[in-house]
Amino acid sequence: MSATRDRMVLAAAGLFRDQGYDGTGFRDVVKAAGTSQGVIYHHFPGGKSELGVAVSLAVGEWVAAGIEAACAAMSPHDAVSGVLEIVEGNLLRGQVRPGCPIVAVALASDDDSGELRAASDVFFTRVRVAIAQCLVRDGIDAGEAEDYAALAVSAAEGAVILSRARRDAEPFDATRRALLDQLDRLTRGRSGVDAAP
Amino acid sequence: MSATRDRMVLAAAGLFRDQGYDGTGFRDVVKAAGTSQGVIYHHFPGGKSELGVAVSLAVGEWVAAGIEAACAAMSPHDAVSGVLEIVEGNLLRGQVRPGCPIVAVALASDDDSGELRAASDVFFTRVRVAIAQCLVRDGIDAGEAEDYAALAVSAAEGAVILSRARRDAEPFDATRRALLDQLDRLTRGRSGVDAAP
DNA sequence: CGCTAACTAGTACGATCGTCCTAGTCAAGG
DNA sequence: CCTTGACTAGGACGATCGTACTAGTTAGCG
Repeated sequence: MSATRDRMVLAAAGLFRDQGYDGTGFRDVVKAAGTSQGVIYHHFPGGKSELGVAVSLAVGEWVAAGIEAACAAMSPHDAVSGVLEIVEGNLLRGQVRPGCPIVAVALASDDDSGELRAASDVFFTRVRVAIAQCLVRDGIDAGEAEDYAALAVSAAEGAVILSRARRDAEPFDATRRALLDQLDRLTRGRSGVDAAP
Repeated sequence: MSATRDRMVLAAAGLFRDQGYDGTGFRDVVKAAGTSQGVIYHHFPGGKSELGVAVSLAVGEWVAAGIEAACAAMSPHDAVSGVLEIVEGNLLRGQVRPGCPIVAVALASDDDSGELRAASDVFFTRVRVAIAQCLVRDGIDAGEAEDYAALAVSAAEGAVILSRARRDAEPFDATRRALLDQLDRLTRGRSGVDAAP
């Protein structure tokens, strides 16, 4: 694809994360990307919605691939812990208003066709599947693994919001501890009769 | 307080939940509340920000009081389960675009002073404390109780977003099962058995 | 070299945003 | 009765929104 288009998607992802989808105008995007307004209809004939979908798919592809790689390469605990540490690193990086661009797309107010919600759902589902497969591979019951994966994704996204509200990583920290604690309990009780007292 | 002001806050809460803070204009609020634009500066001299804070405080007071009552009156499992069922009931009530008005306030894009984030943080913290106290009263270690409370609030808010993206309660359902499963494990392991690594 | 197609730059338009102002309404006290 | 203060109704302002259009520039191929 065009390098200009890629710059726009990347810039939009950062702006969506900081200001939300509704709070970000096309003019902000073209300014941040260093282009001009005319490129919009060349690269995104569908307008702002198409940009939102492109952001969701591009960021989702990037993040989900990383999570899938982590889940495939290491134990569930290390994978979940590692991913959460990266997320927390972004929170602490001095970002004034941390957030998730895909959540921003999911919460867009002018999504009449539902394409923005659908695009963000693809990401959420993909991450859930990756985590669940990692747990199943480790010997955890499939149903419990899928429920835990949903919990992990929900909790991570929610914890980012709580930490943003407080301007502090403490809510994310507490959530991460509980999430890993739950994971350890699941791992210990895997394959039927290995349960701790 | 004025009944007109209360109507405005209530209407704004519903609009924030459905369309977000940025996606809701003052004109939408006055139309939904059945008033006119002039009331704004009488009731909310601080403008839209003050309305957002009022929504967060009013809804937060209402919801948090209910959660506190549930946590004080029943077992942790019943309290958490009951609250999550009410939330899920709202999801299934045919609401086209369910969400949380307090999350909407927390994600406002024009919150330069931080008052909107602060107001939403009050709610999140209050609910976390209520849940944690309920668990401690049931004999669970204080640190684990606080972490679980953070997990529960984060997961509930995140799960609402995931379900909204999918237009289906399945993500919320899965998250709720994992959350209650974790709670049961905590309850079962209380008074002594610690799972620290 | 010259032509063509792809891409970029900048501006213009109607709608809507938050904000603000000035009449109009109504109940209570002198 | 009339005045006064709290409140309501509705319109007007500049700014910005998403969208759309027309020039100007660049690259590739006969």
